[in-house]
Amino acid sequence: MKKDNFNQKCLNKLHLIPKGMVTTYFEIANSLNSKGYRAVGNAMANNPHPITTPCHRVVRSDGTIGEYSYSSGIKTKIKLLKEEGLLIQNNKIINFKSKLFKFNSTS
DNA sequence: AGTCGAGCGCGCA
DNA sequence: TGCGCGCTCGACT
Repeated sequence: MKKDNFNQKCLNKLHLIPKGMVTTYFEIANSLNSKGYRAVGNAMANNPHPITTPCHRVVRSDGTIGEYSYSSGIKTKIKLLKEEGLLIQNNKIINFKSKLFKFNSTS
């Protein structure tokens, strides 16, 4: 299905994120040359492989965790991010800006 | 500074 | 066929 292009691209981008780093839906959507920020989040929610797809490394533009539908919810997402070396407090990433990973979009 | 609405792309009813 | 969603930004108040 070619319609998976967007969806697949979003997931593919996640694989580019190194461990200990995070990105935002905005960066992904922007990297895809699209304005479907919501579509990106939706792609994560409907990702075909939530395990192979580090969707937990994707957070909101404010550094907040946002939501998570995979395991126990945000709890697991935070835990995973913490395990990756990120500082999270009150469901929000502390050094988010320092760990924010950006894609090579015509830098 | 805070609140509201619009916009994207796919999935499901 | 139509609406909602793991969102974001811009504009108005």
